[in-house]
Amino acid sequence: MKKEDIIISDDDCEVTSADENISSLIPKLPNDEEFSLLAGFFSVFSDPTRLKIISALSEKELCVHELSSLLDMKQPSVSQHLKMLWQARVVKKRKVGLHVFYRLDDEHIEKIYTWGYEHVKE
Amino acid sequence: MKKEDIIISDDDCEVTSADENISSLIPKLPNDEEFSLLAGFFSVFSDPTRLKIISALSEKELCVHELSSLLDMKQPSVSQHLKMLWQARVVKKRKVGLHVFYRLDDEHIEKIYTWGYEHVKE
DNA sequence: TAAGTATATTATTATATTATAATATACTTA
DNA sequence: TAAGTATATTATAATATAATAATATACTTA
Repeated sequence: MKKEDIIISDDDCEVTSADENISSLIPKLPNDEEFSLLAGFFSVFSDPTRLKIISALSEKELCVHELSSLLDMKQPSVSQHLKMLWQARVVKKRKVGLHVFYRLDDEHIEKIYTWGYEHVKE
Repeated sequence: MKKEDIIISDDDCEVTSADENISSLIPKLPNDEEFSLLAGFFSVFSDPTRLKIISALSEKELCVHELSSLLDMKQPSVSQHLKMLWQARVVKKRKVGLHVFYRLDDEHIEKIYTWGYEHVKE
């Protein structure tokens, strides 16, 4: 046991090596690929424009044109964000004539959004 | 009512203007500053390294040195991520001698993480 | 008080993300 | 089939983010 691995003990921790302490942890964690996938999923929530889309869609189904108008952004930008949201299965879409209407994929999405919002508002 | 605002009707939607349809929505949405804050909060979850930290801390409290060892990353990188996590109130910290131990801030954090994980695993 | 250790900060470089403009596609209808 | 409209894609420039190296800080103890 190397000297630099010693951890000062306190009420909760015994003197042990850092390597020993974390080695038991490693098998409990997801693998690197899963962390990357999950990071990609949350990155969809990490942009104000996409959150505004999510927030709006939590109220009602909307088409690209309406979202573009609501966000006051060019349509290609909105489509790009919607593509990300759709690929991450955050939104579903359906075509009606020339229009594509988007809505939230499931109630988990709204809960993640809402809890994040509550956390930030505290 | 401008011609380009007409929406083709279907089972769920009446013919109306896009502006009319979204104007009722606007007062229900958070303001731009709140969306930016929320985006900042979720951006903390949008990196595999930070998710691994969150995942590990959901199992047990760990110090910087242990996290650095677990992640196989330089200590300054880990500190930088921990700073982000702490500023977003995702983790709490406490000092014990020379060590700073980190743990998740509250159970909301773990739920947001877990729901994201479940969504991605589907 | 000087040396050692754990953690934090800063500067730099490489990479990723965003908004826009230009263009393409798909569909509708005259 | 040609024109018009809604949406999608691509290229580009500006900005943001991440990992590392170098350095600084805070604390402990000899």
